[in-house]
Amino acid sequence: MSSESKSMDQITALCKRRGFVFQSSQIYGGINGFWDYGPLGTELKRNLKELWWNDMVHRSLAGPADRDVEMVGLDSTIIMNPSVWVASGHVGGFNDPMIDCRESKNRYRADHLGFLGLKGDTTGQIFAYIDGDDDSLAQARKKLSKYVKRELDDDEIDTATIADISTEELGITVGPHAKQAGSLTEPRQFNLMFETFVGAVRDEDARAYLRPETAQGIFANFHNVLDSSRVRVPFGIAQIGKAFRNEVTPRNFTFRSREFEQMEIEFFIHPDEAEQWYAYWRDTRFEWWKSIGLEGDNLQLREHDTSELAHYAKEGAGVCDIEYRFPFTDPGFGELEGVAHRSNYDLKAHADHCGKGEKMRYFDQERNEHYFPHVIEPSAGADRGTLAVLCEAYTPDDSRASKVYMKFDPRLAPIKAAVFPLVAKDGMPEVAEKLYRQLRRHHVCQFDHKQSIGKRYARMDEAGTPYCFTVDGESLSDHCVTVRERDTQAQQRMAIDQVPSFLAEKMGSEP
RNA sequence: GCGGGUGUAGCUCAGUGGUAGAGCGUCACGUUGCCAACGUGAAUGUCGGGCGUUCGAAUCGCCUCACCCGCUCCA
Repeated sequence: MSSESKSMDQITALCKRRGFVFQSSQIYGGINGFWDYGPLGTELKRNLKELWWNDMVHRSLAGPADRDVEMVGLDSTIIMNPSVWVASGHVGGFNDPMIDCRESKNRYRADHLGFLGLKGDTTGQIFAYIDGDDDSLAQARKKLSKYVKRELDDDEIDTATIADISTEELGITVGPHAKQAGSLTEPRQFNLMFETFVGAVRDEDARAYLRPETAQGIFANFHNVLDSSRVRVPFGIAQIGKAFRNEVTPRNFTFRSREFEQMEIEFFIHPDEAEQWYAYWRDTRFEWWKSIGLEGDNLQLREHDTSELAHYAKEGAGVCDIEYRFPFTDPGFGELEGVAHRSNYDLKAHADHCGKGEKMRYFDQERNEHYFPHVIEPSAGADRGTLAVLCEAYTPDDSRASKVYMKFDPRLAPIKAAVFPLVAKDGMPEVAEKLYRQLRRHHVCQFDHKQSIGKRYARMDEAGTPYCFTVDGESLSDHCVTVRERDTQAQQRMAIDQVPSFLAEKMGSEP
């Protein structure tokens, strides 16, 4: 089904009603950019992350040239030595306060603005100009002269920088491209990193950051892993963990959240093999998303143009996004995962900043060569993946009681099976509960004997439970139950003792 | 950040200055023999929040928060 016929409002409502996703701190009015997972959503997201971990780290992946892909895991901290973020380029380059002009819609770096005013006058207008731009300065002087209605000598004019300008003064300031006073906003920090302070004393030395990506924890631990795990290039380090970005505009449900979870791999390679491994990971990751049920037109692979490449990937083998057509992006797409050749930018940056330099190079025994390995980075969003799965699974169906069902891949389904007595009497509950207890040892299951059978099926449809087993009056004598399949609503009778192996097979696991 | 819209029960919504409502869902009991059946009953509200106007505010004003849409932004 195309996403046009699915409404995000309806999906959001179901997420709340059935306990997939709640707004964070909802009883206090919520908080912009933060979302919680309820009981079903938690299971769903865990299943997604576990599939990723199993498929990428635990199970053997056949790499290029029929070599098994070597992969190990890592769990690094959210708060790291702030130097990490200096080295990575996250501090510094993106830390400049910006001022917007509401009138002219221009945006200025605050430290690039100069301010002119009549000496001694604290109530008149102030005129801003762009520092170093003579035209802009001349214009500001002209505007000031016009305002005081006479020509001014240099020593009658006060000049100031943003540091000297108070909020009140900004309120009477005319922007460089504006006519009216008061159109400039307060200087705003555009650094997307969350800050915190480590230790009880809140001084500048204690400043630290919540990581904006899990990747740097991997780079910072590259040598630890190398020295402790007998891995050799090419190999990968995988990590799942929270990351934090102070997004300017959180939007679209959980899609752009300020706190989110990443599933990242940094795959370390010799530079000569970059193209081969880039292509490998691009295709492997694309196929993985397909394998969990995002097949069809709603999933696409998009190679980036060179113009949109990040600073660390300008001259690499390539960057691509794996994108999903969400109802709120339709007909466009939203990014689920980026696969990037990050060159050796990060390893080199950390080697430089920690002071060890060339000594941090990797020694390749086979090639008898010292070098900084390049990386291919498949970086996926766990929350975005979960959201895509929710959107894809959402299937309106007027013919059934619930009017909608969640068509999850059985491996992702929060509840794998439900067991019902057809009627809560005549020994049926006892038989059903016994089966339930047996299935529960290996699968997340539910037992429900309340209300009508139709209502119970309907509830399981909305939870996306793929199979329901119903014990009826005959079950006591023929030792069979009816299995009801979520997607087709088809029913089939089978022996009770066949149920565990049936379910195990459907879940793709050993019984 | 800018502009527009919305906010009342778990969900969908009615309620334009005078007692806080409906449908669905939830729960209990009875009934029920395969798809939200039926009957009876029950619980559930900071009317997003604060301040104000008023004898009286879900309703009017101001501020604020959240969500949605369009711009902007997204290393």
